[in-house]
Amino acid sequence: MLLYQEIRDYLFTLIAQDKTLKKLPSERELQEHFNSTRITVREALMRLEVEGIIYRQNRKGWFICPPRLEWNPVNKVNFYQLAKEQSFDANTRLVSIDCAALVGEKNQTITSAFSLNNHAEFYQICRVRSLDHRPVMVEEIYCQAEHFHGLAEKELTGSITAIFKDDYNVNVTAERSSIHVTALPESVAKLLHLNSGASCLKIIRQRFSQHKTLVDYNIEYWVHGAIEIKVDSY
Amino acid sequence: MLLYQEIRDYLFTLIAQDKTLKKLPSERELQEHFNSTRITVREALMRLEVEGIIYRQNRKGWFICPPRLEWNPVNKVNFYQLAKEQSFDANTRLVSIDCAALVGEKNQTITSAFSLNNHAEFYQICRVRSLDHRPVMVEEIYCQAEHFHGLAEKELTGSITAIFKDDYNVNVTAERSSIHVTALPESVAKLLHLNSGASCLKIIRQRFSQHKTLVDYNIEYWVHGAIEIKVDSY
DNA sequence: CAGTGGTCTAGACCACGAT
DNA sequence: TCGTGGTCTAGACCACTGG
Repeated sequence: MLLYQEIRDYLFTLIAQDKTLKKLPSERELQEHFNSTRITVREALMRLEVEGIIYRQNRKGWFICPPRLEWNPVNKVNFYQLAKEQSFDANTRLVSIDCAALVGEKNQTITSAFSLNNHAEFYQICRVRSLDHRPVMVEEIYCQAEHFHGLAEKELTGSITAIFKDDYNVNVTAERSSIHVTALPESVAKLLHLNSGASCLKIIRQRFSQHKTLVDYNIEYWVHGAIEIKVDSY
Repeated sequence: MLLYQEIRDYLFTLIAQDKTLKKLPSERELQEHFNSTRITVREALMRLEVEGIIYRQNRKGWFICPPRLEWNPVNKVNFYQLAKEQSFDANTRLVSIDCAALVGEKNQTITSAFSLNNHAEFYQICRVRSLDHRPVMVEEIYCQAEHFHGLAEKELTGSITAIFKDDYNVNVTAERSSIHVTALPESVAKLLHLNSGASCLKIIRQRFSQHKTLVDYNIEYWVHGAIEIKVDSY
């Protein structure tokens, strides 16, 4: 039996047995307990991290993942309602809203999704969403400035879809999502108080109006271990 | 700038610049190139692994991930058709088929999904699917033995859905999928020639017949970096 | 056989968090 | 200030792959 496997199994059992446990012993305590080194202890911890059982907060320690939020990308349910149904305390923090043209190679994808050139101005909204005071998702929203004058003055911690509908008469009627696994980029990790390089689900959503035009382009980074996707089809 | 970040960026550029590159330099070569240690080099490699850019084959080296298969869990398209549309060479290998009662705690979930007790017999099929000769998915299929007599004698490398329909007159009409990120279990990793602990997408699919009864229970492990999920909704 | 990654030891210094 | 994780060094032996 490999040593890091033994440590992993020990911690796994520890977590399974004590449902009230929130935080793991420190790396140095574990090192001593197993007469080993930090490298080996960390190997075990990183396995559990990939499994979505624990996560780390930068220099604070290793914590046990609470239950996941179940999310159906097909149902257009809003975040608060979904969280409430599953007994989570949901919260949204507006990080920034800017209005500018999109430059740079990365943004090229976005402007061309709107079939626009580099001069078009976009609102860029960045928000952090939390469940039970744990930040679990960072969202970047891009939409055309000319269609949403005054958006920056709205209350942007709730449903953007509702604002589009009520204040601008734009209905989101269709949506295309693309989902894959990747690592948290540095900037996103910082907002989540996590380490860059942690595994995450990146969801790109393009939402379309009743006129079939692209309303907004969203990039969501979900903390690995905080979400479970459910899809029904008939 | 952190050293492992530098190494990561160096490799990232290397991969971006040479699209024909299949395999990375060895860990010891990189260690020498950067005047560093294997631990640090491996830190960089593991970041790229989490990002889904490279993967490793047990003791063979680090390889660059080919393009991902785009998959829509809502469309009931079969694997070969999907692969062909995206110019992949698809293949399925039957690993095992058994017929037995399901015992053990892990299997409890499965029997109860069928609303059956521990004595009910199930066919258990295990298959490995490859794209362009790279194993990318392990699939475990469970279905009630009494409904599919003689299943073990069928050709099981193609579409199971087609066999259900053509040979047993059972049509899959609805499906419920649950998707989350986790680590490859040891047994699955071995079948994929990968290391246990690598990040993967675990997809659990429950498929229902025209009579609303559960036809089969599938567990799929997709190699991280081999799949991208696309969902449309209206 | 030589070369690869897999695992492990025994340290070190640093930045940041909690107090 | 002290404890935490974050990063890094400089080795070691082993199991397995490939020629």
